[in-house]
Amino acid sequence: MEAMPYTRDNLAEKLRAQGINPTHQRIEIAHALFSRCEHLSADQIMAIVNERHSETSKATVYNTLNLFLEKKLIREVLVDPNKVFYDPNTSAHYHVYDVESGKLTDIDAADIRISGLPALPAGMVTEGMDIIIRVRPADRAP
Amino acid sequence: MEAMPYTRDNLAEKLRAQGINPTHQRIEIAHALFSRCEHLSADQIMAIVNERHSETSKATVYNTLNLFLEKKLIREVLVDPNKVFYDPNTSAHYHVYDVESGKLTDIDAADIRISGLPALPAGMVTEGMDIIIRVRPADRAP
DNA sequence: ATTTAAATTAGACAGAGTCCAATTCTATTT
DNA sequence: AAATAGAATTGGACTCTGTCTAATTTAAAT
Repeated sequence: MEAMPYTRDNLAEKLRAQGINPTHQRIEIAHALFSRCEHLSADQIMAIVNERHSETSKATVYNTLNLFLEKKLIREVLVDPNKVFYDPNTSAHYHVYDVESGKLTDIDAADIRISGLPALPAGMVTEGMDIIIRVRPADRAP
Repeated sequence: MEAMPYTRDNLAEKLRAQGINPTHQRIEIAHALFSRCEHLSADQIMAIVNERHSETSKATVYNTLNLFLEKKLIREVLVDPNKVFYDPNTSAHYHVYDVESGKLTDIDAADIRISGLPALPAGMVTEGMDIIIRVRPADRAP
């Protein structure tokens, strides 16, 4: 895979490749996520996109994130019961979550081996697997 | 470990063992979870506890669930962005989540081996690990 | 230019969960 | 048994995340 800078033009292309009409707002939202390559919540994304002056509504932020999810451009990460994080990294990977600071980091799935998983129920297929390792600073009382 | 029926008396003892004052409401909430041994959401628990006539308030349900969590009597399961499930099974285990039906089932962790995990950042300790395998019926379009 | 469909919007709404001040319960002391 | 003190419970207001709707704007296609 080639390293490609996330210019707005490249992002428009990326959206078109998934059959998404690359509107102004969608490109800005994609840019917020992909250029940072971080895990962001919906309200963080909205704040970034509207930094200068308000241009994108809450409804559009949610519409767009859900659209990106459907088209598998991004992933949802559920680590905090209060809010969903959106993850622009769709390659196979897992997460380490610092429960003290809320910091979320990726672990590449490439060298992880899991054995002993039971067979799936008949007629079921795997859609994905999430692994979250919850950690905390050793000196802090649990 | 001995199989012990979840009578209200046994549950009161179980709560006391964790330093929890076993009030009426707490015992009923514990009973809802442990006797069923299912994954329930807060509103399901509230409905069960108040089946006959309302006796336990929403505030108490949440207070109690958070208390049980702190004392590690139960676990939180985050599979659905809309609601938290509470899991009375605290032995090591993971989850299979049917994204079509919402059904959540346990996998015993005993025979699962995971290798290749990176070392934790210095000064960090693991608090827990969640594994969620998302599945769907093979015949349904993704 | 006109038409049509798609996208965006503000703001009302819904549901999960928290907070708070007032009340009730429970345990302990007398 | 009565008095007291601390803990637990309560209703209801509140916050926050996310959805819905009807109206408007934008963009694309003829």
